[in-house]
Amino acid sequence: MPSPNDTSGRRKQAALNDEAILEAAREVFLNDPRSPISDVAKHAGVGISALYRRYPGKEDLLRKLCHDGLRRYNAEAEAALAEPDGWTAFTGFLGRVVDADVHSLTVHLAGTFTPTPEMGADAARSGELADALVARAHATGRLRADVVTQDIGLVLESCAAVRVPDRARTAELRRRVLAMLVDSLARTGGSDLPGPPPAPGEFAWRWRRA
Amino acid sequence: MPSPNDTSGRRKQAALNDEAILEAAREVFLNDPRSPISDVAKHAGVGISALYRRYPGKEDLLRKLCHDGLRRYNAEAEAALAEPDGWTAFTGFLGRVVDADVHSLTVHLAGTFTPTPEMGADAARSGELADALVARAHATGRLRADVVTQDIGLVLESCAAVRVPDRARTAELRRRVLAMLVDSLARTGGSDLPGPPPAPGEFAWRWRRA
DNA sequence: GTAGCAACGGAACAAACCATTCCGTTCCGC
DNA sequence: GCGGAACGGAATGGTTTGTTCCGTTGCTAC
Repeated sequence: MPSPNDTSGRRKQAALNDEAILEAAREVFLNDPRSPISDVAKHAGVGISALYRRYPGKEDLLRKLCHDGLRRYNAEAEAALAEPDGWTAFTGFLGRVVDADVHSLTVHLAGTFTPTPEMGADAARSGELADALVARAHATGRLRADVVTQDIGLVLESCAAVRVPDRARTAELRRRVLAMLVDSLARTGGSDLPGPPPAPGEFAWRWRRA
Repeated sequence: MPSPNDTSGRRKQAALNDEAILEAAREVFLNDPRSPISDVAKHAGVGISALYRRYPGKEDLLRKLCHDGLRRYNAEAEAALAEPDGWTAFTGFLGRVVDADVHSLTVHLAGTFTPTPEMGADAARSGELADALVARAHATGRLRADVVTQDIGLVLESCAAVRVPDRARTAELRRRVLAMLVDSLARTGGSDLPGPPPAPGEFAWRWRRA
């Protein structure tokens, strides 16, 4: 009589599938949120019913993916705020978020489902955390004066746009772009950045249902 | 007996529609290349038949849009090469290409149609022109040493990723990102950019038929 | 050892979507 | 005025895709 927390056999297999499905869903839906759900199943190497056993419908899967991304973002931000140096916290945060492709998860998928109130709360918290991160970076004096919190969105968006078929290579190229951007954010002496800076809520339109 | 080059009446209206349709197609397909063709008609304020009178099918419209973008890119590059100063040529080129949203046109649409041989030739020419632009920028000594031609693709991709509902505002925000990136490209003293630089042809996969 | 059921694969179904065609209408050009 | 270029938009037919259904498998519990 194996325990409920099996480490092999049928239960174990099911647990593996849980992860395989989420992994496949990330892969497929980040590439194109409008992909058929059958592609996810194929990618995960399971049948369609394995998917429907876990999620009531496509939208629920999308929503979970996105919400997970949002939570990850907040977790990274909180971890970064624990860092003593404000500049390291700021740049480290950006790097980890870019590596985890969290921005695609939250932004690319937005609008493909109706959000829950809880997601709204988490999104609001994201804003606060980002504000804190930027404020602390400014306090170190190493962050360009005319950079605002919303510039983070601009930076992450730019990095997430880089994409090649190979995942590891994508990460490398994104790091290259991020390095350029951070390099520029660190210039405290140069000329001002052009245009009105991005305003709070200026990217919120994405969350409107498609 | 009005001349063939009418400036009013039916002919004129048709000519206006020509432009309205192209304009609408850019707007709609850049937002999502998989949009139904009826959306383009709606955006242009014409019926569907006005579209099919001009293009044999959806793919032809997509192809024209993309090819026009490619030609515009080459035209801008050639114009820039006429500029005496290599650095101004380089940065001016980037700015104009970003403003015209040419990168989305060529890259975002790639893979939605089967390319013509002529497009292949134009694409090859793009590569040569970009090489020349980068070489001249390097010659001025103002371009960071470890920047390669393909970094242009990275930069344009990053800028094109920025998007808000309002077109003029989108342009402003893209300019802001471009300013950051160019700012970094101009740093001749700092630390090296990470990772192997993008290789020639590394972005060619996009052109594979979807 | 074996009955029972959790988990599954994938065919089947119905609804939605969409490129393209078709036809009746309008009104400019001659 | 008449012929036809240009058009609006409904109709069509094929494809795509979310979801359901059913038969099978092989652990699990006793």
